[in-house]
Amino acid sequence: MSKGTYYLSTPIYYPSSKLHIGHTYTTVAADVLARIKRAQGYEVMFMTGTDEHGEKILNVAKGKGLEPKVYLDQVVSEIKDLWETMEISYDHFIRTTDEYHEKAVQEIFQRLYDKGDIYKGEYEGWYCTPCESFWTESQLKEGRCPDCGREVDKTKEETYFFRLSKYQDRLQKLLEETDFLLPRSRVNEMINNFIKPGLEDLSVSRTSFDWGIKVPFDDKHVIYVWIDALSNYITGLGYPEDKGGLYEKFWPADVHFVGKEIVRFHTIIWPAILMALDEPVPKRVFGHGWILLEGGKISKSKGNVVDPVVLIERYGVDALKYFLMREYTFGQDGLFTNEVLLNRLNSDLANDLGNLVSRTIAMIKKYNGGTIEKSDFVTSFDEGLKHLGTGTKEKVAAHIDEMAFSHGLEEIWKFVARTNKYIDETTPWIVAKDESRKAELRTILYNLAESIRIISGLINPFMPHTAEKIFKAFNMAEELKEWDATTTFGLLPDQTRVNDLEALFPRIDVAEELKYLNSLSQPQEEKIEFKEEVTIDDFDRLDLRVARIIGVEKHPKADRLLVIQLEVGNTRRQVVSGIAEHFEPEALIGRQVILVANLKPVKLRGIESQGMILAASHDKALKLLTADIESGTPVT
RNA sequence: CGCGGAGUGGAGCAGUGGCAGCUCGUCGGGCUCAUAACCCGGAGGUCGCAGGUUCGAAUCCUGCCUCCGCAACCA
Repeated sequence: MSKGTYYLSTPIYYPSSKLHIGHTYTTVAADVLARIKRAQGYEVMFMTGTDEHGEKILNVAKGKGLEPKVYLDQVVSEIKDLWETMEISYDHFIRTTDEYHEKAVQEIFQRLYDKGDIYKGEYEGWYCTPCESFWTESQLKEGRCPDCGREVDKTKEETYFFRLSKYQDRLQKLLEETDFLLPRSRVNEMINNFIKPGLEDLSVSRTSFDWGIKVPFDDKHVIYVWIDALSNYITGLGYPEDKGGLYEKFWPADVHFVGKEIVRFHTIIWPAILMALDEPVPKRVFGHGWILLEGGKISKSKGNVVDPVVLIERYGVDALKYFLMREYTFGQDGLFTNEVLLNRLNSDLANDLGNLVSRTIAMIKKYNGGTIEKSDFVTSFDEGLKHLGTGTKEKVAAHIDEMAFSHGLEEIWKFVARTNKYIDETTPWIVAKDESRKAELRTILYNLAESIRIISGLINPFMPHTAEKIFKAFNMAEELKEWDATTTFGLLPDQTRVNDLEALFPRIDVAEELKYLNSLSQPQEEKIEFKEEVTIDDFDRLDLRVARIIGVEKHPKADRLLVIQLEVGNTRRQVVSGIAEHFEPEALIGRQVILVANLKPVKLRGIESQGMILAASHDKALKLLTADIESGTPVT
């Protein structure tokens, strides 16, 4: 009895580096939703995949000395392994290098071209040679370079454009008048930043690299990421070839999950492409927040403690999933620290849930020979317990429909706490001492077992692995495991045998564990990959000189730049350097640094830079290379 | 005046017009079935600041302060 269909997706990830906890976050959320929708009787299509074209992939592969496809196959298989470990129940994994996708993208491009929504044009603009800057017509100031005020030259590059501007009004309506984009707070950002200033037609092809899908009628060009990647959501359903099949069934998508950094592409470019194709737009795009590490957003150099694989190895898949879904408000940013993680796991999983299951099973064995028995006795606490338990499913479902995963789990944990409390209220250890209260004892133990059965059904979409362990411990028949079975109290049959169960979530010694985790993140060294070999002649082309800093001021138009005056022997140089975050201007005066003296001068935010100062940086630290010797001395 | 987000008890957060809430921590008590866990109670907040709207504001409006992210930029 299908309630209809439900199509949801994660973004397709760009495999230029390892996946981190942020990717895991999106994917776990999508998985939870998929599982709940399936449990509710929907026919679900859950899609994820990888975005495999573009210059960066090409470079990364080259850097490793691999053909792009070889590199990609390797990374994709790692990603699939991770999803398998995490029991991510995707229905389809799309790769943009899949043949059917490439063909479909070409077909889409062709259709848009035939329709006139893609046209060949020139990336036309104005080039200021001294500034090495490219300006559009509208950026010019009185026909001159807005930075230096000099003459500019007209320049062109051939490209194909998509008529994004044509859909401006429809997009604005879509964003402002519907719940297409959630959370609502992100709508302003889109309207103010992109719609209001006016949409410009979008360049959708490139001639500067060739790792991509060729424009079908012009093989000098490859199709750029917009059309290639975004269209995965429909090509994965067989569009346009097999429009009558999965596409007909599942499109438009019920929700695309995306991180906030790619909201723009999904709520402006993607719907416009669909409008141009005369296809419906997705029902909803949800832009979730980021998990931030102490001191900023996720970065590779922060160490591998936030490598999901490490966390899974130590605490288990379900613990990680629970943490991600419980700790953070899905629409907003949240802070990750090891301590937050460990405390959450201990208090909710080990203390509340794990211990509840463990003490219940222990009592059933100790007081009733390992068997659950029904009895007619009713304690005065039963009603409250049953009422809360059987009402929880609806509350959870309502929160999940709002993508409030955290609140959903919170509801379940209210019932976990209620069940723990029931033990204190009914004091089975006292009742057990009195042979005449046998019926009462049976009722208490039965109700505890039954409450745990309901809990296991409710956590199943979030933590399938843990749910399964509990199912087994209570020898539950299939129909007792179902989502809908959580609204009925009293389904466990009389005389059910209970099996031993090892601790679901062993309590973690936080202090010890923190020490361990911190030790992991310290010596984390990335494998050094050296650049291509050069000859002594190549090196000789650089003119490195010792230079003395004689004046420093902040760049008036850029936060991170300093304008530095140097004395090189008896000449003077001005260099603009991106070190403003590391030094106070006064502190630099008098220092002797190494200057690349024959670097072609460029303008940076309007100020000429005649060279480059050498520095080494690691994480947040940055040190200048210095030499305590006469200024002007060549470095060899 | 580039754009956006945030500021709520010691910490982390929820809460968009109606008695200020959750988790952790802390203090006190209970219990001993259990993974030193569970249960009860207490302390702790001028909800960034100032003004306004309203019978009523953490919530709406205006201004300001602080922090963060994006963009720009990093030769």
